Amino acid sequence: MKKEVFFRPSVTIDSIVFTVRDVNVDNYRKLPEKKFQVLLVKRAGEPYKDKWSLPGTFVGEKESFEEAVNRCLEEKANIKDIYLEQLYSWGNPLRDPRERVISTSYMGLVDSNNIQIKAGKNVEEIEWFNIKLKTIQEKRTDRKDGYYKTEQIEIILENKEIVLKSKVEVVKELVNGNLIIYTQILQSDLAFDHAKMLVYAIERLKNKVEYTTIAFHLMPEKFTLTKLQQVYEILLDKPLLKANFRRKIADMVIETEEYEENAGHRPSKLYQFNTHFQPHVF
Amino acid sequence: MKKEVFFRPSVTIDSIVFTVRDVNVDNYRKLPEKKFQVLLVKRAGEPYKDKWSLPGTFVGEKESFEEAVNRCLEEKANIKDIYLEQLYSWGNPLRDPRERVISTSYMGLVDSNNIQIKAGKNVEEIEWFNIKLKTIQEKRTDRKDGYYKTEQIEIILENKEIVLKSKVEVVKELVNGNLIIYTQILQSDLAFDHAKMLVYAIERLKNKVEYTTIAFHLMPEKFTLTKLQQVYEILLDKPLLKANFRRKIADMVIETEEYEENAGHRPSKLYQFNTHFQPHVF
DNA sequence: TCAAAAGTGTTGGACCTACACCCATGT
DNA sequence: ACATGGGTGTAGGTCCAACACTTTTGA
Repeated sequence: MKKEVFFRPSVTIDSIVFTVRDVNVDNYRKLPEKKFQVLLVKRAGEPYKDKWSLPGTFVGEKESFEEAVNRCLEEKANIKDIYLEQLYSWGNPLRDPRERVISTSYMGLVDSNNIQIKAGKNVEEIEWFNIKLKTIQEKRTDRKDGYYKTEQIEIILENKEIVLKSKVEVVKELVNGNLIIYTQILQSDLAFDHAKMLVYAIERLKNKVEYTTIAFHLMPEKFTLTKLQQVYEILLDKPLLKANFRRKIADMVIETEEYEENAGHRPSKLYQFNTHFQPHVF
Repeated sequence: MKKEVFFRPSVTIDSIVFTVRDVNVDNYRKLPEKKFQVLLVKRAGEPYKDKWSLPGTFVGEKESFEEAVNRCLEEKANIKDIYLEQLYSWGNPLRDPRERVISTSYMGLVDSNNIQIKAGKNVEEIEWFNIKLKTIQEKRTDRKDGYYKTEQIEIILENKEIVLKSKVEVVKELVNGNLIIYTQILQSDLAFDHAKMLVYAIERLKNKVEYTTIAFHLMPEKFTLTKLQQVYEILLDKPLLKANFRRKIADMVIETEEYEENAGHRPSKLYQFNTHFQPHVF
């Protein structure tokens, strides 16, 4: 580390904010349908002007990453005080068309229904988009003491008539005992390499739901067990049996004395997160 | 994103390379003792001249993070082609005494005994240090709908007569449903914030051993099940029962026709990693 | 009355824990 | 012969999936 002049890139953060929200209710008896959504902004400036992208910003000179993410979300979306977790730093030299920019992505989770987003600084529009992920191709080639595996994933993001499609290829390679993973964007309606970031974040979230208590960050303070189950179901992408689910999460929640009323059926007890439950963090 | 002049920090990578290595054998019958170790270099230049630190380097202008880590390890330590995984990016504005430097840390894992390290560029010395972690204090304060938890961790790194001690405090805070984690160095014999990076890496590795196949990256191509068990035991920091361990990892390995000989006891079969086993990745 | 969801109980099987025991080797 | 590790079997308990069933509400 001599007193040389080293290369200095620009540094940004990008935030991938997820939520699970109620959509239309067709029947006074039925529970509202839930959708897994991500927050996108329509870019007001170059590059990628008028493209939808993850909310991001340059990191200020005296600002930590966390401060930059919080500022970004407040300035651009009017969101404050949400759960945030650093995910990954993207350092590919060619990821920004202008010049080299490295970006650290953060995942944010917000409680379903009481947040009001508002387009802010450098933002033309801001919206929640429904997320659909599909594996459209999987190939595996075995080699001597290893393998080469590719998986093509299609991401469809929808908000009313707006449909954004992206296709990403994840390559996992085992070369003399060492696993190498890299991702490639085949096609994307999103700005920059945001399709990659999104796929990474979704995989991580889905994965962590299984062995941590991260899903509670998507819930309001008090919630019914059925709503919690719906959140798990939408993230794990499979139906769960009620009795079994309740036994599984029994230690993670505490019942309150309150009930949810005015549904067309038996009122359900409201629960809270049990802060004494010892969760995994990673 | 206007055409403004944005702040540009220097960017580095730091590598935390772990291994589990055999140390002295006292008895021709007994298996060698294993030690969990990390690779450190003694800095040749300022700042922190003559301090031990994690091997790191500035990221070149046309270089990805992975390329920088590989170059760093080859230049400084003569290590090539090892398993690497990005862990975390450290962006605290004050983490480098000279000027703002952000650093992305990578964890590296190498097979126990057939690697030969060699001090290289900007390195005075290079050594494997035994790792001992101890939780020396744990406090929890409950608050309305949340808590405040601190954990003090002592890290002792040893190589012959050299003993490096560090003390780190991890704070976990639950504030209106959102978990915030931050770490603070109370005292450290290591350069920069490397004590933090090390604690983070150790926790992540220990955690991943439980639900992924990451430990196999610490093994040679062919190994005995007892040696694999020893690696698990040292990382999980608890003894395991042989019969149960073997049933647990049965699907992850394939037996070969080879045997380990010349021990003072019954020869053990050599196994390989089963590349068809579907592991978790995160 | 009844559709919808709330909430609980049961049963068989899979898996995990702890322990016991026998086998093969080099000196 | 024997210390040492290699290797396997089993009994008991826990956990989990699948299913069945009862309860409570608002219109």
